[in-house]
Order: sequence, then structure tokens, then C-alpha cells
Amino acid sequence: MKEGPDIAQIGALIGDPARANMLAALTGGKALTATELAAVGGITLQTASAHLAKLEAGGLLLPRKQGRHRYFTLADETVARPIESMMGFAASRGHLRHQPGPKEPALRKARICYDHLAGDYGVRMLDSLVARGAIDAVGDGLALTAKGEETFQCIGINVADLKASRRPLCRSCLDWSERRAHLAGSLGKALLVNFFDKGWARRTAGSRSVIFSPEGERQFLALFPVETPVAA
Amino acid sequence: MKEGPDIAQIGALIGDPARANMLAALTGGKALTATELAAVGGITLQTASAHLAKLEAGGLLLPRKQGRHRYFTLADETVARPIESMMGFAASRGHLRHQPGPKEPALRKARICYDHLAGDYGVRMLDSLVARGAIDAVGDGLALTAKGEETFQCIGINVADLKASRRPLCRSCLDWSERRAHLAGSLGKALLVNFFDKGWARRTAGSRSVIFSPEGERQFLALFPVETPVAA
DNA sequence: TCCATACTTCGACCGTAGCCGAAGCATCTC
DNA sequence: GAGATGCTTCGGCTACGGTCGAAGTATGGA
Repeated sequence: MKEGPDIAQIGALIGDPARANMLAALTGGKALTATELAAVGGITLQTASAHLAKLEAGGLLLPRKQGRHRYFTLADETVARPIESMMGFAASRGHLRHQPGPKEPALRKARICYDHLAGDYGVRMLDSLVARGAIDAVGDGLALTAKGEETFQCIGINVADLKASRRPLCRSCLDWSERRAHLAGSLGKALLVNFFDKGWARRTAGSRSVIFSPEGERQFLALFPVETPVAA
Repeated sequence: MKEGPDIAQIGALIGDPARANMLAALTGGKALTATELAAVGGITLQTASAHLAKLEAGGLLLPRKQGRHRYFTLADETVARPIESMMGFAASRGHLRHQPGPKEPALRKARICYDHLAGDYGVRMLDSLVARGAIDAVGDGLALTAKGEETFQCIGINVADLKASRRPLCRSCLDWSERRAHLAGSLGKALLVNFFDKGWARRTAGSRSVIFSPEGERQFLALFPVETPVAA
């Protein structure tokens, strides 16, 4: 016994409902203030403050002071990964806590997963990129092809810049709603940022869902077609 | 709020030290009895029984009754994945709970990770396979090459059989002690089983470490060489 | 300077969950 | 059948952690 890393600590941190809600909200990749996090956790500000102190001490969160606000983000990708895989587990067991409201379908359609696009649209995008040979799905990983490099240049993404960073370019991320892979990594992030910049889509306040404008949706669907079977 | 899967439940289950120890022990892939798990958790049998009931109800464990014993295993790979990624996180933060004993070095050298080889030897094996072109490290994923298929046939692994299963052939798994990737997936499992069958290595009771016989070690190192720099 | 806002600290309350001793089933061995 | 072994259930104790009200500190704006 007593071998290996101590997983009980991080487990306990995630194990409280209020904290779990906060962390799940931060999976959206956006920095949130203590007050906002108190709201998503369904607790008062004092209690939230105590929780946030614990999460910070545990190395899960990074605080950033800005004026009289304190913004929190997930510390890095090694924090996001356990959370995502736990969501995958929970989804596979049907432990959903959905209050089936209008937001639910929107969330399944397109949402932010840490810093890239997930949901139906995220899966569709990757499928389409693979189908056209821009990305190779090889084994359980993903790789950019020469043809893909061209494609992304056209879209307006400078792949050379991304390659300079140490972060993996392509990474496959399991989607809890679709149970299929979507594109993560720096390329996944760059694509989402690109959509925002072009005004095709925007974030929603207080939710992880991504809303496409009518025009943006048209463009997106045209850019990432799916091969439809011939007959109806 | 209240969107997406409920991660608090699984977090709380992993969050108790006794349960975390049990789960970590089961990451070794071997089925363990309630009494054995009580020992690794450092608690009495009654308490362990209560914990195991909770883990089972939460869908983390699968019990199998055999005579007057009850054997427990992790339910499936979707359970092992969050645990492994949490170990990765904890290791990256230095949350080790090592009782530095004689077992520690052995554990870092070679151990079981769910069902495949991890530790220094696991990392070395993958490095060597990549260096000789048997496996392609592409993006963050892994893929078997044509040349590799030959190689594994020689070693005594029927790749065609593995391909028939739905489980991914190659998967990269982050090693918490080495902080580098080793080979998981059905191929990783097949290799480890192969070593056991050949008598090169064996499991140890009550630990996840893998012990190589002197002859087995010689063979293993010869089979998976590392390109050493020329000078001393 | 004065007030509003954002957040933290303190202190007290309370519920839950972990823990074990003792007793109760179930299964195997002889 | 008697006894040993593996495990579960019950009951009661205890402690820890989550919760909030109230008061305190920092920042920004008028």
C-alpha cells in the first residue's frame, strides 16, 4: 500500500457538489469571478470563498486579481482532463443532472469544452476534416496532413504559429454528449477563436453553450459538410 | 447551471482516502477480495464492506462471487481513465504519498497500469518501438505500421485477432512516474500477457509492480534497445 | 470623503459520513 | 453437523466539513 500519487485529495475537491458545479462551469474555459461561481454553485459568497480557497490550495484553480474582482480559471489542461473524463464516465452511467430546459438542446448542439468546440457541431467538424483529408485519424490520435495545412491557411489560421508552441496541435477529446471524438489541442482552440473573430458564433453568459448566428451557421455548415447518403 | 453530467458523485467516491487506495490498487487490473481491499485501505472489514457497497452502487466496481470470496474489479476502462488522469494530475503537483520503501524503485521501474506495462520499462518499450518504426507516433496518438505488424508477429502476437476487437489497438497513456507516454490499448495488453506467458516477468502479490527474471530482463532489454549516444 | 461593490475572515451550528464492536448470514472443510 | 472463514448488517459514537450571519478589508467611483 501507499504507492503512487494521492488521488484522494483531488477526488475530495471535486466531490463536493458546489465545487463540482464550479469546476464544470470553468471547463467552459472562461475566467469567472467569485460571485459568478457562487451563483453556479448555488451557495452564498462566503461559502464560495472558502471553496475557492481550497481549490486554489489544491492547485486546481489559478486566481487573477483585476480591480476588485478575482477571476478564476482552471490551472491547466491536466486539471481539465480528469474533469472531462469524469464527465465521460458520468454520462456513460446516465448520471445526468439535466434540468431539461431550453438550454439543454443548445448545449448538445455546440458548446465549449475547455477552449475548443464540442457537441454535435464539434463532432461534425472533425468528421468533415477527416473526410476531406485535412486531418488523419490514425489509431486513437489525430494528425494534421499537408493538405490540411493548406486548408487551415485558407480559413485564416497560421499553422506555423501554432507549431511553435509546445502544446500538441491536434488532440482528440471524447465528447460526453455525442460519445464520439472532437478536435482539441491548439488547432481546435484556434478554430473556435476564428469563428468568434469572424462573428459566426458567440458565447452565452452563464453557460457553456455556443450560439451561432444564422449567417455563421450557414457558413459553418458549408465549410464542414457531411457526406450524406444518396437516397432519402 | 445544472448542465451536463454529474461529476460530484464519482468525485466523492474517489475522494475518500480508503476508497482511493482501493481503487488505485485495482488499477493494477487484478481482481481483489474484500479482505485484501480492506488491507490496502487500512480499515477493518466492516468498514471496507460499506465502502465497497458504495463503489459498486456508483458503478465503479464489478463484484464477482466465487465461493465464499467476493472479487472486485474496476467496472471498465471508463473508470480507469479518470483515475489514471487524476494520478497524472497528483503526480504533476507532487502529491505523492510514498512511504519510500524498497517497493518504490521497483514500482517506478515496471508496473501494471490497468492491464499494460508502465514505468521506466513501459516508456522504454514504446520509445524503442517508435525508433524502429513499428509504431508511428503521430500527433498525440499512436498507430501500428505495416512493419510493426511483422515485428509483433515475430514476438508471437497475432495482430489480426486484436484488430477484430472493438477496443483500440494502440493508445498512448501518460505515465505518472516518467511523465512520458507508454503503450496502452489491446496491443499494450497483449505484450504484457506475452511477457508473462514467456516467463520473462511476473506480478507481485499486493503490489502493482512487475518483477522481471534475470533472463527475462536480458531478453526484454535486447528486444527493446534504446539508441545510446556514442560517447560515454 | 463617503459610499457602494467585491471579497475574506470569524464564529457557531448542524448533518453527514466514516469508523468500529458485536452479532448475523453464507459458504467451505472436516 | 460442528467449526472455521469470508463477508454483511446493525447500532452508536465521533469528527470533519459544509453552511451561513455578521463583521472586517480592499478597491473603485462620485
